[in-house]
This record gives sequence, C-alpha cells and structure tokens, in this order.
Amino acid sequence: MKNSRDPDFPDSFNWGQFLPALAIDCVIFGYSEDGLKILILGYKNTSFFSLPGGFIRKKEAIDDAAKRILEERTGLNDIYLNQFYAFGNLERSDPEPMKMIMENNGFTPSNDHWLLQRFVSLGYFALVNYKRVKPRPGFLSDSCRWYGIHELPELIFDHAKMVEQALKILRRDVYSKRIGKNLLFEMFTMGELQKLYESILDEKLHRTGFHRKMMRSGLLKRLGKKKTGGAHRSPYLYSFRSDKPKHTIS
Amino acid sequence: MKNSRDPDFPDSFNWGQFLPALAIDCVIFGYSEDGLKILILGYKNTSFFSLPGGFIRKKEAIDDAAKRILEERTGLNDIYLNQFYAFGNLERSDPEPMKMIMENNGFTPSNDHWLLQRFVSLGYFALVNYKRVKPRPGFLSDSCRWYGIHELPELIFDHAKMVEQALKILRRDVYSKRIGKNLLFEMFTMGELQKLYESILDEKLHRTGFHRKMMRSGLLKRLGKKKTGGAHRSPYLYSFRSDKPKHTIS
DNA sequence: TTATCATTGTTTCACATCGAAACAATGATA
DNA sequence: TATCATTGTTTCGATGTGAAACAATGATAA
Repeated sequence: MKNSRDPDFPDSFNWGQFLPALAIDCVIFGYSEDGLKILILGYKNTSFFSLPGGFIRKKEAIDDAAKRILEERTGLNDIYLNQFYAFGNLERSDPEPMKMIMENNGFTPSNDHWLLQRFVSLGYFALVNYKRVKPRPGFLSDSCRWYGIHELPELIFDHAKMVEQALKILRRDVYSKRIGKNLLFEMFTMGELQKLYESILDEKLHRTGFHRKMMRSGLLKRLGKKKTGGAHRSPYLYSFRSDKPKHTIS
Repeated sequence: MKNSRDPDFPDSFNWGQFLPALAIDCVIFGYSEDGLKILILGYKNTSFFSLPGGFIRKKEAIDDAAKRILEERTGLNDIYLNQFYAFGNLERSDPEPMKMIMENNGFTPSNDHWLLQRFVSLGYFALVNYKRVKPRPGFLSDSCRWYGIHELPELIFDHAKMVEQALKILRRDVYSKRIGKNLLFEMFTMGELQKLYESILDEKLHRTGFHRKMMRSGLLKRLGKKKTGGAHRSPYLYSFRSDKPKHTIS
C-alpha cells in the first residue's frame, strides 16, 4: 500500500485509511548556534509553506500518528512529543492552497471532499537535536528545511498561530522540564545552556542567577571534566541527569 | 431540523450534519458548600454514566460547539470554556456502551459506524455557578446531576481520565486566573474563597498566607461592607475586579 | 455593664528565591 | 610575570511565603 511518504501518490491514493476531517500538524523545534529553528515544508510549483503535518490512520493512536509524522520528516524516533492544542475555527479553512497543492501532485479532490472544507488539526510540538535531523520532504512537499524562529515564511492555514501557541507553551514550561535534553548535545557548558534558554525566551538572562537556578533545579549533573578554550577560566561541562523524573518532558 | 437537545430523536437523525469521528466532552465544574462538583449524565435503562458531550457541526467552530453543549446542559451562556486536551488512544474505543445507549433510544448504528469505532474527543472544561445551573438531561441521557469530585460514578470510555486531566490543569492555573469568578457569588468573604481553593486543591491552606497572597494578586476588590455574623469580628466582603485582565480565565 | 470567646485582619520572624553586583579562580596570551 | 576575558562563588537587598504571634471586633454569657 502506498503511504504518505510517497512523494507522488496517484489519484487512487486511499484516503479511506485515515480518519476524515482530522489532521495533525507538528511544530518541530531545533537549535543551533544562531538560534531556535523550526522545520517547514515547501510545495512543488507553489509558494506555499506549511508545518509538517499528516493524517491519522483509523487504527492508530493520535500520539502514534504524531510520532510517525515526526519520524517521516526527521528520521528521528523516541522523541517526546507534546500535544498542545486543537485548532478548529471556521476561518482556518482555506481550500485554495490545498486544492493547488493536490492538483500539482495529480490528485483532484471533489469540491465536497473534507480536505477542502474546514477540518480540525491537532497541534504537537517536539524538541529535536538539530544536528541529527535529516530533513525529508514528503507527502506532496518538495522541500523540508529549517527556518529561524524570526525568519519564518508565510504559512498556510493557521499554521502561524500554531507556531505562536507552541512557543508560548514551550516558554511557559521551559524551567520545569528538561528542555535542553534533545536540543543540545550530551555535554554542554553553562554558557551554552544559557544561550539556548535565551533563544527560547527571546530575552537576555542574568548569568549568575541562571547558573544558580539551573544548579538548584537538580536536573543537571556536573561532569568533573573541563573544556579547553581561550584565555580564561575553563568552564565545567554539564549533562542532564537521566535518573531523575519519570517523564523527560511532561 | 431535530437537534441534539431532542431527547427522542428518530432513526433518521441526521448524523451527516456533524463532523465524523470527532466529539467534544465537557468537564463542568460547580461549587457548593460541600465541595467541588461535576455534572454527569446518566442513560436510560442502563447503568452508564458519562460527561456531557456532543458532536461538532460541519459549519461550527469547535469552541462554539463546546459552548452550545454547555448551554444545552446548564442553560448558561457566556461562560469561559477551556480546551484542555484531545483524547485519541485506541483503547478509548468502547462500542458496547455506545451501542446499548443508542439502541435504547431507537437508533441502531451499523457496525462500521464511526460511533462504534475509536473516535477522537476534545476535552473542554468550564467553571459555572452551581446555583444558577438548571441541569438538563438530553441527547440520549435521562439524568443530569452534580456529583462530588470524590463521589463520581464509574464513567464510560476514558471520561475518568478526562476529569483527572481537567482537574490537573485547573489546579495548575488556580492562582493565575480568576477561578472564583464563576464558582462563587458576586460577593464573598476571604474564608469562603479559601474554602473554594481548598476544595479545588484538595488540601488545607494556611489562612494568613492565603489572605496575603490573594490581596497582593490584585484580582480582588474589598467592598467596605461587612457581613453580619456570629460572636466574632465580622469579615469584609470581596469581589473580583472586573477591570483588570482581558481574559477572565486564560 | 463587663468578661469571654471565636473569627478575622495585620504584623512579625525565619527562610528561600532572585536580580544585581562584587569577588575569586583560572588559563591562555603578551 | 602581568594582563585579561570568562566562569564559578559569594554577598546584599528586595520580595514572597509558611508559621506564629498579635490586634480588632462583635455577639454571648456572667
């Protein structure tokens, strides 16, 4: 059976395998030296951009569907996914982009197909290691790449709102969860961790206060080792404790 | 056209008016002197109990659908509703109760009807004034009444999990939102407010600390008046400021 | 009229957190 | 050996909170 990773599925693509009128869209966060990024898809022969999304199989849990979509786009598995909101305004319906995307891929949905009506989308976000991701376009799109959080292209539907909402929740929970676990490498300096937090919160943090707070949180483990560097005291390396809470991010 | 408030709709009930495979379930919180309560439906000729729920019309925003369901069950409108989670595990499917409920109401869904498969449900919760609610059974159910938060009957599907999750989020946000606005009357004493918080959090709070915290939050307005009472100093009356934040609860 | 008592409002103390800043440590470079 | 940038630690003041003492008040009983 054809699946949604097949970039050019035929008209006979089996839409009946999915729950109708329901979708999942993922805000996939990654982090590199120059800031927080999000994975965005581009579509053939159009100027449309969207979040990576997909549909839910009839015998598939919604969390599993989100995991599948994440793996299809990044090659990563075993990443914690956070379901953050369901979007279902009437205004989110926007048949034109969907119609054009579909037609450019050889599928012409009938006018009453749910794809061209308002449907509900479940928002999930994930934190992944930027360096380990192999971006894979798929499911109609022909590009899949990172965009800085402040340099996003215009997105279809209400995907900009989805990004905004995901960011809001990420910021709300940033100090109570082990946010850096998937966004940084195994070992990092306190300065690197602070830069990550500054990118997420989009504000400067006070160095010594941040240091204390993170150390007191109990989430970090100091690895006696130090890092070779420049003309200054060399920093410690830290990692996240693996033994602490049940859920890494929850 | 028949609508879902019609208690005895015919076989010809028009399921096509709704989005398929998608539902809304509401955790409706009320508060009286003896604690926090939730509205629960009971079904004719069965021992099944459930949260008040319903389906989403094809041209209806999901938030509006939740409002409609709330009004159908309580007669109340203009209440803030909080969408808190989407439930879509495979295990939540439980065709037997649904089948029996439907058959007892003269509707026999075919075995492949989505009502008998796994469908996704969006959880909303609302805080309403217990005294103003006129519980109205409807949409298949023949009873609609309050149950204490610790005396809930066994609920169908994953509705117990929904209650648990709604409570978790209510507790998380209890100090940052004007929780009491809809749960208490216009005026109340600090002691009454504290009892409400103790019911929600299910723990004893320290009187003086609570007093200070609430006064410092800026959400309360002290009404110079006092209350006649017993052999002791009479308390002030308070109300929530109406001019402060944009969203009462958000 | 006065003493008593329960409840409410206010204040105080100890402790923890956090921003801000001072201070100490360190490791390469001049 | 002196200098300098960066990192780790400590200190100080402001604020929030638990705990408890203290003050105010209004009905009841003596």
